[in-house]
Amino acid sequence: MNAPMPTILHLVQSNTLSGLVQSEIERSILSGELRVGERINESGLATRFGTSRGPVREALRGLQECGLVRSEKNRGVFVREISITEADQTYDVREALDELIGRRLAQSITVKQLEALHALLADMDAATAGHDIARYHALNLQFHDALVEFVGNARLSECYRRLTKELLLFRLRGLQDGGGFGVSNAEHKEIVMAIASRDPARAGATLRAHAADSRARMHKALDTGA
Amino acid sequence: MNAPMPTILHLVQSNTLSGLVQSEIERSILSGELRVGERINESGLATRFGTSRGPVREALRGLQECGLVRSEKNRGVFVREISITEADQTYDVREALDELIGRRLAQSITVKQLEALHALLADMDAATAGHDIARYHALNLQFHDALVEFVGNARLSECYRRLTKELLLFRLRGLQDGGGFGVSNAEHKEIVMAIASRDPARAGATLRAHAADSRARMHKALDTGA
DNA sequence: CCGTATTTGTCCGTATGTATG
DNA sequence: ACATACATACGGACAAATACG
Repeated sequence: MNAPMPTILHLVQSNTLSGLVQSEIERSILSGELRVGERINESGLATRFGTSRGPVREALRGLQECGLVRSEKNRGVFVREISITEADQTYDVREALDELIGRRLAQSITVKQLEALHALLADMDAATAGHDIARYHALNLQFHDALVEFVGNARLSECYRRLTKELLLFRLRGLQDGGGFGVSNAEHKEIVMAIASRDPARAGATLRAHAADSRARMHKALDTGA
Repeated sequence: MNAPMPTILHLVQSNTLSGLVQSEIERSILSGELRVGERINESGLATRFGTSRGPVREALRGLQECGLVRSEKNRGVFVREISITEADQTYDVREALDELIGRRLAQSITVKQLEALHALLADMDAATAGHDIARYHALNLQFHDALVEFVGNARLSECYRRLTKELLLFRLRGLQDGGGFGVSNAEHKEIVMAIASRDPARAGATLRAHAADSRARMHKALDTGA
């Protein structure tokens, strides 16, 4: 389990030092290593990475624009804490984008892409059977990432990933997982079927419904758990 | 009437030096002062702003994440040039978000907000009558910015503004304005009416159609102009 | 309330890589 | 192809602001 891990979402463009630092800090945040609300120490990270503070500062500025950290003048940068209201708003946007994703995929999906999706479904089934919740979680992210990627719209991917990261950050805040574990796996199959039917309206509605259900699960978990 | 000035979209978070520098560079880009594709000279900007290169570098990193510039290792950062394909993809997302905006506004719009929109419509009429294309352009941005702001969804506003900036950048590339000048003013009135009717489906469809028309105007301008 | 320590904000110097004659 | 000039990438140091005792 040393592994480079299911490095959740690594697409931080560059081979420059500050780019690498940004990837690493992002990973630290999304993995929960840096707790939400916690202040981030520039010097600490710099020494930890063996660099000077310059690249760290640039990386943090990037993450700020990315929405993963917030910054207070002369006080430092903090891991951003997403409120329930903000998560709700994020879901609002995500539903709209998910519908778009579904509509587009129904028009453009290839057999090869469908095979990839089916493979992911099988993996998720296996994870569910084995009660490997961590793996299911990673696969769930991969599944939705694949969907948006298959659309072939870079702008859409960018927006969607940003929202995904924010929701991931929100889940770290509390203890509940809006994923719903095995529950959402059935929905995933419906999604793939709807896309395979090549009916844009149906695929769009199915994906939107999945996002809505995910939101509902979040609320339910909040009511019961918190 | 006196107007808050042409400062197109200033919401660049901070009072820190690098924040100010970022705002200024962004303004320079969006105003066309820095031409698309042009390489940005760090030292040049630093001396121009009377700062060192540190804040400039941080600002550029922020603008990179923001999508306004791209960076090549050991070569520098360049003002990003949006291709027609990318603009098209951006419109795809924008249409989806515009529909969301319309649906939400139909549910939540207040009389005070409607008054503000009507005031903007009047201003745009005046600009059209006076053939003040620059002012119409600014008001057009204000109008759509007001719409998304009235939804009260920060995440949505953020995504939408990002797309708007990209499309603005695209228009700077060529010479055509996808705004359509007076043509789109009639559509703006339809939008406000649809929202005032408090029918989510109608408002959503109207706003989506407006975005689609804007995209169509862009293509038409490209076919004839370029 | 004041002094000290830590951290951030900024600046400058050096090395490395790229473009040009 | 080589050498020169220039810009970026990074590291280190100083000053200001904040937090703590």
